[in-house]
Formats: sequence, structure tokens, C-alpha cells
Amino acid sequence: MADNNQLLQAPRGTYDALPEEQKYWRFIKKKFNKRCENFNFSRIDTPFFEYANLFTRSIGETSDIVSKEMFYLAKRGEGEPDLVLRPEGTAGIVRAYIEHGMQNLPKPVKLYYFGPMFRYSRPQSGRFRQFFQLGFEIFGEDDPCSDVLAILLSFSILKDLKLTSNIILEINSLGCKICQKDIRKTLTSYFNQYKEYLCPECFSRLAENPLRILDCKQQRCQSLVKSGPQIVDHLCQDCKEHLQKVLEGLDELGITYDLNPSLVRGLDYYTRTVFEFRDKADETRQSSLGGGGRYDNLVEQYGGPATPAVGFAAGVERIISKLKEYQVKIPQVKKLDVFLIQIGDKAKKKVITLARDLTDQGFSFNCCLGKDSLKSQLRSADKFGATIALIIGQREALDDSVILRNMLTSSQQTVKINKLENILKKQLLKAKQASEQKNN
RNA sequence: GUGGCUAUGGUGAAGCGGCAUCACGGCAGGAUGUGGCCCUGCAAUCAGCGGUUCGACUCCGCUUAGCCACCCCA
Repeated sequence: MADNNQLLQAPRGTYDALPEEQKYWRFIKKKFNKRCENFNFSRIDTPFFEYANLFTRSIGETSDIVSKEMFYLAKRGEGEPDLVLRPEGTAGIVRAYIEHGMQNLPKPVKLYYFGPMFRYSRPQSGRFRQFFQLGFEIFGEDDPCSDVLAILLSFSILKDLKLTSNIILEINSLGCKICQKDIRKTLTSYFNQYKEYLCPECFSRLAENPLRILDCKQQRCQSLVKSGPQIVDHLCQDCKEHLQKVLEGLDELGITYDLNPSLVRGLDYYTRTVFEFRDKADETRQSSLGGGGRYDNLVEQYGGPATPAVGFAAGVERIISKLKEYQVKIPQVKKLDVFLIQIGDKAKKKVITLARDLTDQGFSFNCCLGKDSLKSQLRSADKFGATIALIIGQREALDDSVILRNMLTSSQQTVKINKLENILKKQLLKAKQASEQKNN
């Protein structure tokens, strides 16, 4: 009872996407969908919650996402498995891929998604507990060209969003099943020699996942990293060639990149190519707009047939904040054709049937049925930005006519309702041409 | 999870230990059937709870939320 007030605010780390924000969402969804469809990807939607072990097995028990950021749902019965809100998209899609036998579809299998993800972390700018990711996955191809294609699509999406001039692509390789083991071993034995110099965080990372020491921001760890073994030098021949071919592919496309030898990603399932898009201007890690990489073992690890895969995901809220920061022009499509004005009860009823007919004919309309005076209704028509006002008074209600007032020119005429459609079309077209002329 | 800063009508801001102001927006009007300008009026238990005080929006504590940094990620 203490918290009447608490009930009236959005839970921590969530937000309302208000009407004035929607143009950004519409813009992003539209560009994203179009690109994915043009690359012949198919849309997939998986549940917002999954069994917890789906994520503990894939992302890694020791990763921060699993160890401290999972949103567990309350159990309702004895012996029920743990359910969690999905912290990312890939695991669920891989699960669906196996569950529905998608390995029998013609390869490559290409899927894309857009939806909310949930992580229980402390909110900050650009970081929410419920946030949206857009992303895609390609199953069944281990060719480096497939990695290039994935990066190309990611890049193209960001290009459509007019963000590429401010963004940099970082890339690295984490090695395959075999050499990643060696790399981990090499790193472990190297850092073991200096473990008393590592920060406490990295000290425990050493036992859990030595790769993560590489992107520690602490000065002391970084200097150890710099003089230590490089992943690239310990890649097996195949992985080296793979990386080489990916880079050649990017050169071919003219996509510039930074080879960052200490780029590792927060999810344990990555193998070989990993990449990330960051804001050039911003050095902090928080500026990560999105990233992805190859995960050749995950499908098999879940019990599916061995299937190589690459994926990408980006944060929608971060994209929106960049669109705002760089003042990207978002097309505004909203316009109002007619505003319906009534005087008297009879007219009010007419307004509703007229609204039905007008929308059937494809016009947009608005009205204020709660307002009575002509003056205030006209004010509303003006505020809503209507091109035309249609006025129905006592007289008009009786003889099936309306007063058509052009709000831009203030000219007015009385027309019969059965003639209305054509006259409206003409006037709206004229108004549209006039406004276009004004813009040029 | 740790530390710092912040919290005033819908929005953005002023303000002071004792009448809470301004702009924009909203609503209702400005003579009965005509908008955009203008004018008038209306709307805030000053985030919540508790304490100090004769008296607190103003000082103190807690809670909640936001911002920033760390951690980590999108």
C-alpha cells in the first residue's frame, strides 16, 4: 500500500515509446525489414521467455548475462523448469531451428527478427531492462563469404539508417573448436604467471574465461594483454585463412574495418569471426550499436546436426539515440485529409456515417464529437492540421449536403454528399501539389 | 551490484524557512453557424514517506525513479 505512486510509474529500466517517438521505430523497422527481405531472409518470432537452461548452455554459465542479468519468472508449480525472459535472440532461434527441423530446408537458412530482450542490469543511458534488438542469423554455411554477407547486410542496414559515416566496424577471430581451446590454454598459462597483477575481476575471469581478460579496461590488465600472446598468432591454419578471406571480402566491398585483436564478445558461443559496430566519436564500450559473429558449434551443442552459423544483432534504442544525435531526417508521413464538424444531434449522427464512407474511400479523418461550438471545432481542425473541414449543420443534415471548407485557402462551397468524393480528391490533390511546390 | 549528481503543472524552466512564478501546450469562453493572431478564465497535495520547526517546496533522513561513472552489454 506504500506505493500507490510506484504503481503509477513504469518499472525501472523500462520506458514508454510515446507517439512522438514512433516515427523512429517505424523508420527503423521499415528499413530493416526491407533490407532483410531483399537479402531473401525470412522473418521469425520466437517466445519472449524460454527455459532457463537454453541460455545457460549457450551464452555460458560464467558470462555476466547468465550469472547476474537473467530475469527469472516465478514458478507456479512444483518441479517446473525455470523460465526466464530472453536476454538475447540467437538461442531461441537456434532452438526453433532444431525443434522444427529447419535443417531440412534448402541451405542457407536465413532468418531475421525484431523484438524485446530483457536483462536485469542497472539502467543507464542506452541501457534498459527491456530493450529491443533487431538481428538475423544464417545457418548452414561455413564459407567465409557467408561472414562477409552477414557483415554486408549489417552494414547495409546501418547505411539505410544513414549512420555509416559515423560508425566503425571492428573485427577479430576467436578461432574454431580446436584452436580456441589452445588459445584459451595459452592465455591461461600466460596470465597465470602474472595473476597477482590482474584486477580482481580478471583474476576470476582467468579461471572462467581467459578471453574476457583481453577487453578489460583496467590499465594494468591492458599492459599485460599487450605484451602477451595474440589470438591471431595462435589461430590454426584454417582459421587464419578464414579470417584472411573475410578481410579480403570486405576490401572487395570497400567496407573499412579495424582489426581489433582484443575484440571478444560477451557471449561464449562465438567461434571464428566476431565483429562489432561502434560510434567513431565515442571511445567508450557503451557506444556499441550492435555486433555479431560466427557460432559454428551451437546447433550441435544443443543436440542438432552440426551446422555452422553466423548472426548479427543491434540495439534499437541505441540506433534511435544515434539518429537523434546525428539529426538524421526521418520522413514524416502523417497528414490529415478532412476534419468533420457537426452542429446538432442529427448532424452528429451524419458525421459518423460520413466517417465510415470517407475512410472506406481511403481518406483520413478526425473529429471532436464532444465539442459543440463551431468555433472550437474549427480550432481543432486547425490544430490537427486538416486540409479540409467538412461542416454539417442543421440545414445540411436535412438535405444531405456538407459545407466543404478548404483550410488552406479559406474558400468554401456547399456540396451534395454523393458528389463529395470527387471534389475532395481534386482539392486534396491540389493542396498536395501546392505544398510540394512550397518545399522545392 | 558499487559510487556521485538530480527530482517544481503535460513539457521546459525560475523561486524562497511563512502568499508557488514564467513560457509553450491543454481545457472553457470572447453574443447565439466559421479556424490560424489577440484577450479572459481554469488546472501543481512543489516525486513519495517520515523528521527538525510556531511554520518546509525550500533543512535532514529513508524510499522510488532518472542521469553520470564503474561493471557489463545492445
